[in-house]
Amino acid sequence: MQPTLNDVAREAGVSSITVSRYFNSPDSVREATRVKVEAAIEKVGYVRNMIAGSLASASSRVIPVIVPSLSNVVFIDVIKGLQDEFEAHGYQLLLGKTDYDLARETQLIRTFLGWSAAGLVVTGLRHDDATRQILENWNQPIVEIMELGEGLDLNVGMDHVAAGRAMTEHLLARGYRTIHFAGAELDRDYRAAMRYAGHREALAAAGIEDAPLLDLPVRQQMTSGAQALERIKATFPDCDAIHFANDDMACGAILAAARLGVRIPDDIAIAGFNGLPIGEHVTPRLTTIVSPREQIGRMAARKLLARINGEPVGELSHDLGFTLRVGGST
Amino acid sequence: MQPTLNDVAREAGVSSITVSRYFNSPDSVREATRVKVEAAIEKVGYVRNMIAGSLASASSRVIPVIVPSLSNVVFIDVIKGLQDEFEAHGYQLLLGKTDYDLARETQLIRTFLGWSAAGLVVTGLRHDDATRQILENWNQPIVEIMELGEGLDLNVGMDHVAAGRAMTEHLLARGYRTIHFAGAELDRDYRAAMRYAGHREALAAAGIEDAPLLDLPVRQQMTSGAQALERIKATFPDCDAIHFANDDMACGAILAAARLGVRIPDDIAIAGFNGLPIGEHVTPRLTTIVSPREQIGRMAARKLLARINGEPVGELSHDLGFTLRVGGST
DNA sequence: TCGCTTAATGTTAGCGCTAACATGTTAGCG
DNA sequence: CGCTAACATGTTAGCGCTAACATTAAGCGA
Repeated sequence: MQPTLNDVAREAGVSSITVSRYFNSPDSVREATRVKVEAAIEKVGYVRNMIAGSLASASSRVIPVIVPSLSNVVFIDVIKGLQDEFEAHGYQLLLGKTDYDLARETQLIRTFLGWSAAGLVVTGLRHDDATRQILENWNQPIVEIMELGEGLDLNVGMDHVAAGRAMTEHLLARGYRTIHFAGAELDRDYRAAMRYAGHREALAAAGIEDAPLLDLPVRQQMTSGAQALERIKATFPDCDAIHFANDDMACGAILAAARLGVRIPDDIAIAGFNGLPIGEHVTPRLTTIVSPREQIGRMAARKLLARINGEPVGELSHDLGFTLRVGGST
Repeated sequence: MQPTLNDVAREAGVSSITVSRYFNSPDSVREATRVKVEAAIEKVGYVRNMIAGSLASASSRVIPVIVPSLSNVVFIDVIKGLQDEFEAHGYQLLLGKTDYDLARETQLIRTFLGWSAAGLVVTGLRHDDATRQILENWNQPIVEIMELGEGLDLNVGMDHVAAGRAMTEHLLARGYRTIHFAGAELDRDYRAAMRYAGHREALAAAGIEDAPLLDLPVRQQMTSGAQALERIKATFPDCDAIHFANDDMACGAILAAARLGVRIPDDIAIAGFNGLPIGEHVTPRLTTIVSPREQIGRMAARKLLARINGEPVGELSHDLGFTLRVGGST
């Protein structure tokens, strides 16, 4: 049996609430008492029972994080940012994955609320009615991450429409005119679809109404990219640029180009999205939009913790922006 | 205030323990009762309080997973495997990261034990004395993952020495004789150091006593790989193969080779480790060892869950092996 | 030294659930 | 129809901690 607060208290010759205070508000115990308590903790080998504490205080230092996928580097970086901040402040990250299924999201949230979570991080602004209803009645802070807009509570992300527009404006400025957009399962990856919307806006603003889209079934992203290049080259010989939904696909295309004898950017320009390291290592270097992934995680965690601690959080919606990184591929 | 079991019980006209049984051993409540309880749950909008349940039963459906890093794809794949299995069985994954610091590991484990965890997944077989002592006195199942050997309890992984040996044997079989090993911070990444040990064994078996090592400080893995190639090419012109500690470095080198005018494998052969997708997209394709990352996670979870449920787990130590994937780079 | 304020510690009750035991209820049999 | 076994449900107590209030000790100026 693990020793309890009472065991420590007996050993230290104080009451259990004093030991509890030693942990929860150390400033409220006298130096002499602190020393006694510390010695007792050491002696009996006490480990805090977080479960009991959470039950009594009706709040646990647990923060569920709900992401759609773990196969995607994007979310890994976000989780890293979140984890770093949470760990530094004594909070635990509880990981949930929806596989892009909104019903699954509802189910996960239900379960997580049963953990008396101190807050919640959830991906995206699109939710079930059920989820929305649960969360609206929940009075702990929530951060919706990745994109921007009218949300449930706090919101940290970037503007995907603007990112898509920025890239296409860049391509137009370089003189490309027949620009295809290539993605993988855009109905699922609706943030990529938002970038495609921005892409269309930029084309329309330049008087180009036709915005051809190649939406492939996702298998392995780099493979899809290679396939997209091949298919577009074969079917649309006058296409002069491909705006990919992400760097994996774009790099897959660049690497395939060498094998296919396609010159980049002379025969066709390639653009990506995310700013992954690999983009800097392919030849030519990939033109991409650097998304602030880890930063989103970090900022989301900070805002959430601030709200939990009753500190000011500033703007409810926080735009972390993006950077266009121009390589040789466009 | 959230509704409790009592609210459901009152609504259904049964006692609270019956509702508890509805959740924990559904087979022990009558069909008619089940229907009443379900209706009541729906009506009051009940959400289980896992905290209270865990306190009362002295065990929570939480499994802490301790990894050294989240920057490394390897662990992401492992986490994915674990997460999938846990989620399917109603267990929650609590994520901890040590940054390769054994003292941090001890601290994390201490905290996690306070969660009355049902089990524990921890990376590697090397631990603090403090960690070892805590875990030896803990009577819940533990899985140590990634490598093989004499462990605390269960163990799922692969033989890194054998993997290093296998790759170098392949290189020797191809006729390469002056083979350098290149890694990044091998003291920290001691599993890579084990592969280097296997590499040395293979060389020694072939009568080659000299096993040159380039151990770079880690920055970005692909960059380190490129740098390693450049440095070895400049300093050791007779080196005919580089055995890299991982695929990121190896691919960094392959991609840099094109820029540096180094022909692979004619001027120099390149080998990696992990079997990441990118290795299949570079030209020439990377020769590498495919590590069973997601499988390790999956199997670790299965064994742990089996042990938790009192089912047979089979062998304590489970070797998931590896595959040599030969590409054009060697 | 006294009386007062503030700091430090203690007492009591209860968070929401489940283990363990107790009781009631049903089905099956002679 | 009564008896028993097996099943279904209920009662009680308590998991280990903390909130809220109660009490005691310490500090300090006059």
